[in-house]
Amino acid sequence: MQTNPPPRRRNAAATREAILASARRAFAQAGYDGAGVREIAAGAGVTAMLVNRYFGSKEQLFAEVLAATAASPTILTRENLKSPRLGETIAAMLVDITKTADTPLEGFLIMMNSASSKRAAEIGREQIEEGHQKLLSSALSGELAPQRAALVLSLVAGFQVMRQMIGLSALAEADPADLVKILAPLFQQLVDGEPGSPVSSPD
Amino acid sequence: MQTNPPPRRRNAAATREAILASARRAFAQAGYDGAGVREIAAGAGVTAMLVNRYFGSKEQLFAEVLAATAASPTILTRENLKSPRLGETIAAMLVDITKTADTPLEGFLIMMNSASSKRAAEIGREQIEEGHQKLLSSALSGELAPQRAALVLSLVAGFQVMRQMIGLSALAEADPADLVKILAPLFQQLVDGEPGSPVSSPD
DNA sequence: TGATAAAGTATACAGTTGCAGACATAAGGG
DNA sequence: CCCTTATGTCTGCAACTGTATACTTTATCA
Repeated sequence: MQTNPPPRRRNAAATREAILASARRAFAQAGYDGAGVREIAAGAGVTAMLVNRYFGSKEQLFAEVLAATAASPTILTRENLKSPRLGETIAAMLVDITKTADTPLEGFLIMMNSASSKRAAEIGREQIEEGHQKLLSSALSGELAPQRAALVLSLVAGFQVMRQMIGLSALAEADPADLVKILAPLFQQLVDGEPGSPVSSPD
Repeated sequence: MQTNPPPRRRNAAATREAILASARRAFAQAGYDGAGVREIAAGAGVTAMLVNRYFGSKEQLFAEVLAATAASPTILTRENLKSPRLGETIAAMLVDITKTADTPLEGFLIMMNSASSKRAAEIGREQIEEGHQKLLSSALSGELAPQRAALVLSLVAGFQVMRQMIGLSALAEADPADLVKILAPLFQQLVDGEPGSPVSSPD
């Protein structure tokens, strides 16, 4: 590890991390298009050119941010996947964690805010498919595991959007326990694949 | 009211409508920030200045688009709300309608794409709360009706985002019938409030 | 203590964006 | 018929974007 007790001398690694952190913040708040390179740089206390110098381009920076975010522990840890009450676990973490600032769910926020950008959506899709989607669907059993896994992610994303971004009062001001009570069976149903009482009658 | 059934070369009202329609298309596809005034104008066959001339500014145009979209029929018509199988109805319309261009869900797409813009999110929240949220939650019975209604909207939004914007292959390339099969019981459970087989054991 | 490469900055450029002012065109009334 | 006015366009501007080139500053090592 480098020695950097003083505010900040010249330290490439630390600067890189600072830019990465600033970028994550900015992307989470404004999305890919909304966050400017100069703004990101300012947040890290450097000039815009250093961003390109370290990451090549804004696009590559975005990819690295997503990759780093995906690498950090999320709701879907291997440990959690083994839980027999996975639905409740997901629901509880989703509802609870959402409130904190530096959250594993920041990646979802970034994605939601950046989804309008075609290129950013493409990058994010690969990250999600290689990360969460793959991990989760492989942990599920049943015929439509990929689809069910994708719907788990959809519900997580939608909840985040409505509660965090839109700020729907019914969610934002609700009792977390109530939300968990509603969400848990939903997730559980997706995870199990068989709700016990199918609605439509297949072939 | 003026009498001008034939498509006159110069027709203010028709031009205004054309701009509005083009704007709705553009906003649904690229979001508030992503859609340019020139692009919107071109879609209506006019120049950019006419947009500002008729609507004052891009922001006012956006507000009008949202207002008009909210006024148009959505999934949650009063007729649908009476269905005993509301869950399946919602799922079917969500999965099916998504593909079409001029969809009642266009409003949701606009919201999701524009949610990164603070002002746009604020406008959208009011629209949702005054429109869908209110309508749906009043049609539901049970203790946590507003929350359950909000979660219906969340799932709709998340599905839209993941399938349309992110383009998650598990959803985008899935058999629509399969998606409906999974989604229907989810929505039904939210609508009913009681899944029949509760997962967690409350007090 | 210098030399040298790394770390960071300044300037600039080509491309947008939303929007304003001056100009052109066509419709309708006297 | 011309003249007024609504309807629409052309040009341009100031601010912004991402990023390439050239420059300056600092750390490190002989």
